[in-house]
Amino acid sequence: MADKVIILRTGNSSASAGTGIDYAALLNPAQLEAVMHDEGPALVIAGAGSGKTRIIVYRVARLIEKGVPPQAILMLTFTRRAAQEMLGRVEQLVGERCRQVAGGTFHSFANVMLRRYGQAIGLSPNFTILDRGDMEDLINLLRAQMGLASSEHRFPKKSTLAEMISIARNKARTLEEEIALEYPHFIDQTEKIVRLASAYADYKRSRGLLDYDDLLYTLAELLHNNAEIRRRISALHRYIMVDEYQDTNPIQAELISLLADYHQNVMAVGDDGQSIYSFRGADFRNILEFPKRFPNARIIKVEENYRSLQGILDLANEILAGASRKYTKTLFAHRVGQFTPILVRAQDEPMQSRFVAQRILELREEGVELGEIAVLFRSSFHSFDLELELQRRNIPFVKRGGFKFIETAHIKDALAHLRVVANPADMVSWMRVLKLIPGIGDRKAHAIVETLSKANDAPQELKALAELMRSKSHKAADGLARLAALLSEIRSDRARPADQLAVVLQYYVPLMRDEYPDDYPKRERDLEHFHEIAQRYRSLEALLTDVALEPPSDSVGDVLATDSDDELLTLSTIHSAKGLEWKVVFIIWAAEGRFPPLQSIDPEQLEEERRLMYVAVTRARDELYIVYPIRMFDRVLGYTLGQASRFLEGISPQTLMTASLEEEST
DNA sequence: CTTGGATTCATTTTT
DNA sequence: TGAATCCAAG
Repeated sequence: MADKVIILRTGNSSASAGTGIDYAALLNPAQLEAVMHDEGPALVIAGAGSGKTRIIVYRVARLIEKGVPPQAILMLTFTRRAAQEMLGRVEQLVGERCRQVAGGTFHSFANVMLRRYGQAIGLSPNFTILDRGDMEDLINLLRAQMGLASSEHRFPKKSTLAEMISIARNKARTLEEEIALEYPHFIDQTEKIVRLASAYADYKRSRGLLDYDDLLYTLAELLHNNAEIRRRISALHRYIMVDEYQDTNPIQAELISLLADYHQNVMAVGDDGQSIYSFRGADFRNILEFPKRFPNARIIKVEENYRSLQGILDLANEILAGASRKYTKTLFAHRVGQFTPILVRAQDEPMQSRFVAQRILELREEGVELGEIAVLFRSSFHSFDLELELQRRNIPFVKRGGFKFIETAHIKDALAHLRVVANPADMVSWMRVLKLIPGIGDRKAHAIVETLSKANDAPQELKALAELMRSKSHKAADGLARLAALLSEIRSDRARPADQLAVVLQYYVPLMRDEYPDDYPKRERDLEHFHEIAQRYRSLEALLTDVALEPPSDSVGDVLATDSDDELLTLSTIHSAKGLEWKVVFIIWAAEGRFPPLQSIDPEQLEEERRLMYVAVTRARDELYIVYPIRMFDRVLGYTLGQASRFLEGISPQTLMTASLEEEST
């Protein structure tokens, strides 16, 4: 506590302005202690379903009641959806005042802060965010430029390169260490990879581009080097709450320290049993480090479970009991009622899908709404077969996690046109746009981008180039002229992004039909859907930022008649189901080789897989069905006999009933 | 130089 | 199964 911060308190701190919530009556003692915690650091260790959200919601409500201005509270959560859900519940308690609570993911918060204060370290407020695909494309481009061409024997491909570079930063390692540790087979390429990585870093810096990791690192750098800004941000957000703390990585932990530097008011909420993001650099040991970073931290443990019936918790406890690292928590249920989870063995995948679909229809007959049901799986492709089955039976669903439709080639193509308008220095998007024109390949596109980077009026320059080509009767001349016309039209257009996109689509859709003669109708629907999304935005920058940071996840397969979320079944990866709950949960593909996947071999990874199963199981409130097929298709081995996931082996029959499906004859 | 066909290859989870 | 890369024809 070096400097003192003078804080202007608005509102009356003694009178409770709200309706007067009777916290003691609504919360158990451990929860109450957490909610009533005032100043100073606190760590809340809360088991699954023990009311983590509840604690955060009530604490926010209480702080606001106490007179803390809502904008002084900062909620860092894992997804924006989680933040919105929490704020929705706070709103029910204290009304609309809570709308001004700051919050979001680390990345989106960093984005806002950097646009506001980044100039102090020479960052333009118009920086562009690179998503993973952009990162890979740029790396590829630089690799070609540097002559580290693909003829190189065993040089890693772009996705691997991106992975190495990103993970190294997320785990706060050097690239050399990362290669030696995780990619020993590329160790003799280390020097080239490092050179490429630094070229990548230089390129981003010179063009005002930030990838996901840069958002966090640059904010840390800003806070670290600039005490004045650090003080301002810290004074603005005097109460910080971090959800899912077990999944923060070292750089995020560092950010929290910096943000809390002047007031130390951090409440971290987490559960070491639910750490499932180590592949992103998270380490559950972070949670143990918390008291070291904040020496006077108060530690509060919450174990009582409000979500699930005891039968479901018994299974969760048994799964975790099999872990090599023992957890001290044992969940016990607050609710009364009995249900024993069922392990269902299906003959093959179609049967698994039929069982799930059929049971869902039965549940609906029993009065369970679709919105109260979820199907969870380890990897997003596991649900493909089920998606077809659901479509056949007209069961509407949303799919969370996995491939975003924003990442499909046609959406990225359309997007690239908008991006070159927003940021003419965006070389990757230029390449993409140019190569769509028939007659322009890698070489020509490069040459044009080179010329454009020296010009200050891109459409004008393109027009000139088109003229030049026409005189040589080059076949790309017409296409290039059309592009020039398009760009000058939407650039001058001060209209909303949706209108700009509409113009782009007029130009792009004919090109797309030629490129994808087989399935362009489906792609056109995607583009229309994207156009609808664009309607919500008033500025192009905001649209592009959200696309990178909060990509709309509705997948192509959605049966989207209505937009009302509550009548849709949820399909989700377990990772994306984090923090959510449903009345009835199905877990599919609970088979060896799928869950855990084949490639999780080392003990650390397997431990994480086990925690993942624990997370999946504890999403259920009332009913839980775990399904796996015994006939599995493997591309190498053909059909093989599948076994239930090892995490379900040896569970006593009282805890997990087993059943197998009979072939129905219809 | 561009493009299309042939061949190979590896195959999680996310901001 | 599909995407990435290689190769040869136009």
